[in-house]
Amino acid sequence: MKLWSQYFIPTLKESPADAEIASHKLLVRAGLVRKLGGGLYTYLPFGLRVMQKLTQICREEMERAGAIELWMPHVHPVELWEQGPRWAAAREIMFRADSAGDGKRAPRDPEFVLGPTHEEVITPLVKTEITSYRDLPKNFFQIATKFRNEIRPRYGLMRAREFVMMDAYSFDVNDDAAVKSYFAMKSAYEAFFKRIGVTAIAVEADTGVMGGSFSHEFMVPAEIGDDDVIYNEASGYAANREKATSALVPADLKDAEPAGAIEEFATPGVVTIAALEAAPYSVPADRQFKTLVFIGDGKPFLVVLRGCDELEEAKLGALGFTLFRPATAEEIEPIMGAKPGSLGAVKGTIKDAGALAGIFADHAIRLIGNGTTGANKDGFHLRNVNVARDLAVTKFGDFRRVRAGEPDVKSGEPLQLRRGIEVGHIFKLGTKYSEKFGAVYTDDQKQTHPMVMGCFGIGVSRTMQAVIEQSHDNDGIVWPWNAAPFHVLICVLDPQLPEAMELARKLGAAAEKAGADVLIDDRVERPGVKFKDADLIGIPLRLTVGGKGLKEGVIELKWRAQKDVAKIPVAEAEAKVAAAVTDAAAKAGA
RNA sequence: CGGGGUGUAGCUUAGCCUGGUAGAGCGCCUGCUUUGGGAGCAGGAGGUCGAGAGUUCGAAUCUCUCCGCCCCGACCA
Repeated sequence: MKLWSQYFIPTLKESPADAEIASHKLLVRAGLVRKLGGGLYTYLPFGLRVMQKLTQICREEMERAGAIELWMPHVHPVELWEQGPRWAAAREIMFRADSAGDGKRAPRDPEFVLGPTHEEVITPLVKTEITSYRDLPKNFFQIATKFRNEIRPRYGLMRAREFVMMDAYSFDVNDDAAVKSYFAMKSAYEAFFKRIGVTAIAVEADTGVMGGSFSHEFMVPAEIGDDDVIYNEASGYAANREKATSALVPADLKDAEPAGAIEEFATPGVVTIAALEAAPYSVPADRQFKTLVFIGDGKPFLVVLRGCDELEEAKLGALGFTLFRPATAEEIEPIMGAKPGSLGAVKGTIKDAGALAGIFADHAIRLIGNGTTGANKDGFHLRNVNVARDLAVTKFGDFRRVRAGEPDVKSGEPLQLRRGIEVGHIFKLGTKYSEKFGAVYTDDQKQTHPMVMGCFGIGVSRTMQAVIEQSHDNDGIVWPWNAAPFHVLICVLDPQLPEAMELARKLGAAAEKAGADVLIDDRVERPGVKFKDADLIGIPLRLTVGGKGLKEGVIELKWRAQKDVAKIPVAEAEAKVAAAVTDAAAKAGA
């Protein structure tokens, strides 16, 4: 039982100027966090309590799924990362942690970095400690701070430079066992989000810099989310837009016959899809080939799409380059023979075709059949370009960004799109890290194999904000029971009356006995202030004890999520409050 | 990294265009009144106007540089 007057909940009447979205404003207004700098936040006592609720539930669900808690350093020797498979790709978002020195000498090369995740730490640990199939499977997790120097921190805790994450790492003897571990964790995630009262949907996702074979993201639907989810309710298909595919190109599509010989035509000044769509050329975007030049691990390659399609850059990850980026105009001309805007992938027109690491075409260009593309000669395009006959395609693949309305692969029904906040991500990693770090085991046939890994993350601090984003109204936060910093708030309107405070303590004790965390608002403030603050901080169950009510012999009971107020005779109050607490906890699955 | 915006008291901000040395609301302190949905009155404390340089008799205001914060974009030819 805590007394508000002895505690610390600095609420604000007005929203901070630097907060844009509801959950960010409420985090600050309700006294959960304060900003130190961009993407850096202090968790005030009230916010910390929520974090502790979330981490404890998370811990319980992880342990129920068989994972074992440990704690790893946040400061990592840089050698570990240099040895790992993703240093080149990850270092840009990593903080270095060298000695500040004496201020007189130039800084040395970094010897330490701050951990953005812990594959590079856990894998070497497991390598040295586990060598037999008898000791597998194992799944280790921690709930700790992560450091990522985000290019652009946003929306309070939503994308922070320092944040709290549950990260787990599974080690199995083979692929089948790893898949089992993966789905055990998927179930644990679902249980966790359900318990804390958050709607989070598992969607298929891209593996990104983490690598690995397949993965799911857990998304909280919200307008302000960072990610687009493509889904179809009926078929159950759901995927991050980066990963999503559609049945736009029919499986039985036949390649179009050539429509005639290729013709070159002059297009002075035309360097965009839109310009070629306009008169006098009037080539619709879905009849144009768009040719993009990228540099992958130092070598150029081409991507060919329909003019009307967008490249989904994440899908280029399937090509196997460690690092890739768009080529600059200066790089493009010597390779292609023309400036951007007049590029094409027609056989024989590329100036230095031998320099290319490949020409990768999106399946959807087959829908064009015969179309128009750049001639690799400034100011000229080619028409009657036939996909099968004329394009020097190394490999077809799925590189375009799916749009809402396209047919679902599973059902053929139109796909829909909505925004989401990514609160968790699970990966089946495979042997990428175990091979690199030599995490192998010996089987019962005396054979050694690399362990098959999975890795799993929940952004706990981000989840706290997602809860608020999903559960608030105009007056403030509406905490789900299990995420709430306190379950019961007792507003004592006349704290100077000894009998009022005495009753409040009795009710508090009864609620605590029923399993609730209780906060008593004993501040010497006007009732209006207390009610406004009560709504703002969003404690699920509010009891009001006041001199007026005491004269009538009643207290009031009100749920934050509901409008109506129940008056309860003082004589029955303790029992009723205890019953309400028990009931709410049961409903919430506490 | 590029673009846009912004920086004035603990918080929210006016003033800046058109230079004359800073004002309000909230919060805080004192007193009186009030007491069931962010009270009223009276008095008070609190500001190197983000930092530095420049122009000027004089700069919160104009110019330049730097820094912080917020938003958009991340390159689609």
